[in-house]
Amino acid sequence: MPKQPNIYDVAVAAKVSHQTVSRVINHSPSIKPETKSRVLLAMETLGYRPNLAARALALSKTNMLGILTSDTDFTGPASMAHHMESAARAQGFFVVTCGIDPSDEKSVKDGIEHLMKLGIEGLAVIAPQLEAVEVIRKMVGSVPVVTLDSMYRMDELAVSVDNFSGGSAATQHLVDLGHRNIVHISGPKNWFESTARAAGYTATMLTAGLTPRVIEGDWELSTGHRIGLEVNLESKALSAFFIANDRMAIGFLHAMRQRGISVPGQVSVVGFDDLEESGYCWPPLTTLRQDFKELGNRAMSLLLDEILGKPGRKLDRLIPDLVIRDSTAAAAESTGQ
Amino acid sequence: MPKQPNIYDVAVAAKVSHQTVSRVINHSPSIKPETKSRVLLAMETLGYRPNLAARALALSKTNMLGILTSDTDFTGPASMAHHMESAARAQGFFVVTCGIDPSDEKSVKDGIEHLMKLGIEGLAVIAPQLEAVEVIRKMVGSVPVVTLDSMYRMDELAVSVDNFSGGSAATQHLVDLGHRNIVHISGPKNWFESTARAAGYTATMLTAGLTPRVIEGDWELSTGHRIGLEVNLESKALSAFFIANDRMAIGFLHAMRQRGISVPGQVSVVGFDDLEESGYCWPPLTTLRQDFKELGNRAMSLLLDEILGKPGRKLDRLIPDLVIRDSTAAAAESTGQ
DNA sequence: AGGCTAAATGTGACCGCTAACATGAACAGG
DNA sequence: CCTGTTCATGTTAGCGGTCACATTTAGCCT
Repeated sequence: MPKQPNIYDVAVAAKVSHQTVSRVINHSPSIKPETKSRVLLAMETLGYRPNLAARALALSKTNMLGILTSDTDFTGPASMAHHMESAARAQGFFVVTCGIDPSDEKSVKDGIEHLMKLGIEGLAVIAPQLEAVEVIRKMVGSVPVVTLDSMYRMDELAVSVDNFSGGSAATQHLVDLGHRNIVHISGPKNWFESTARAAGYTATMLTAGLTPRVIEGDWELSTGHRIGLEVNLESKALSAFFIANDRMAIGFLHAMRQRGISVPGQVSVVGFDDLEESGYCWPPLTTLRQDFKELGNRAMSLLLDEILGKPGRKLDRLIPDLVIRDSTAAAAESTGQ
Repeated sequence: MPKQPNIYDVAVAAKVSHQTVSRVINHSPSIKPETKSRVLLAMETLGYRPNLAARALALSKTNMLGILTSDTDFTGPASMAHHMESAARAQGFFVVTCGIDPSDEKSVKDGIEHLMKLGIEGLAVIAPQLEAVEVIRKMVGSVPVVTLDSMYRMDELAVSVDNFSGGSAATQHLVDLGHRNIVHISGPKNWFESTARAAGYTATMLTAGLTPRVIEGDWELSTGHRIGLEVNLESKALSAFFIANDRMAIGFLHAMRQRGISVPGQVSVVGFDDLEESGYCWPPLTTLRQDFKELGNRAMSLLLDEILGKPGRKLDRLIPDLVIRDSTAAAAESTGQ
């Protein structure tokens, strides 16, 4: 295969110096239109493509961004990553993704090391566990890092969903419907989203003079299902569940159907995320919508502003919307209908 | 910020020449252990990190791979991309993803151009539309391309699910249960997966002496739902649907519930994909499982073999598994129960 | 026409790394 | 003790761009 042409080849073909070619590439203003078109023609005929490695070397600027994403196929992270990539590309940046297992410190470190070798100029982290974030911030040196829906600190770039207010809204909705015994099925304790949602739940329960009760889950569909099968619904007029994500909620609803318990007749259920499926399950799930696209876009915008030295805010917070569907209804008086 | 150290800095610190440092980096055999550890120490204390742009320039080898993925947040593509990335990283390659809208030729071209500028050494395409693939193969020159579950040709790298046999198995399952009027709700015509599944369906229907009938869908949940609401179930003892993906099937099941039509009592439904939710919808969906992880791994393995010059096969095909759940049952005699 | 300024283009060095070749030290055999 | 090998290391050039600066050309005024 014949080697790729470089600026010198183009220069010869266009009868100009290599620097002139470089000027054309970089849209330098002081170049005669006539020369410019001659160079452009030469580039076209030779099939010239600038070598980004060479440019990166000369400028010490790689135009690369990294996305560190947790090791799952959940739609949330995938969607955020996807939209971040689009936003970055629009600004001429390349996005290198790197999947990690956030519970394994070695995996996290290897992932970062991998990205740092590349010379990334910014990093987005979609790994919403408390531990991982600290490790990451230490390793990247002066590379800006934006976290998505994760650690929440005033001094760092972060876009997050206001999980506290989401948890609170979910709970308040159930309280408003007259429910008294509301149980929260949470995510794992070491996820920031999880603790914030639980905190919103707890605060709202206490404010309403109710007793919070939390069952720890792990985001998994199968776990929601299992808890749904096991939970004791006889003892004390248990009438509502706020479940920390839709996947567990979908599993939970399935368990209710299997047990012949009517939702929302006997039990009301609120989820969190608003997956597409949530509107089509049985019954359609009341939930809190997270706008992953918006989250991804804002995160990338924060990161790019930081890289390009624009001032701007460092924190951004999205409020999830309560989407009321059929899985919640007013509580029956004292005992179930 | 102090500039990143380079090999010369390390060389000075270790009192060797820069080339010796380079040799240590590249694990050259002829280096005295004593010298090597001295260099290693110097690198450690200076916090040296090799500059990949410089290496790429010197070697004309970027170690970059591209993934072109269609513009959706479906779990299939996300999962495949994710597993391809892991496999590539294990071999020291970097993966740059690029989301495109495969129905928009400009978007496809821009995406490829973006990746080609980087100097990718291989490309994986997860954009299962007929048109896109041809455009892509033309643009990449001699860069190897692997397609996932897409165009299927004997002369190119490709991993695909045997959609024909999947469509056939789904249909045969319904035929075996005694259904006579089986309708297929397909994906869009310009997707290869779509036409292959439909072909499997049609062939099996004809073999069984039945009349195929296809309604064209578009993969969307909402479309499955809409078709489910609109479809005429009275006229001719319509008793079974083979739906080209689980998302549409989930929407369809929802419509059946809303219309009070019992599944599988009156109508049997088979999907395709085996999403996690499919096992937890109502009723749990009979479907064909696609192993996205395996698909991603095999695709990357094919691509890397090609890049690294190993011989090996060029085509790989996975057979989807029929997963029988509760949404299918034997047909009632003549008219519905 | 001469002289001055601005616009357009050319020249050389350098970014950090590796390949190819050159050199030096250590050691063997005669 | 000298030469021929081998091993370990050093030296130089070049990958394909960009920058800083040098040079040429063009435009304008007097």
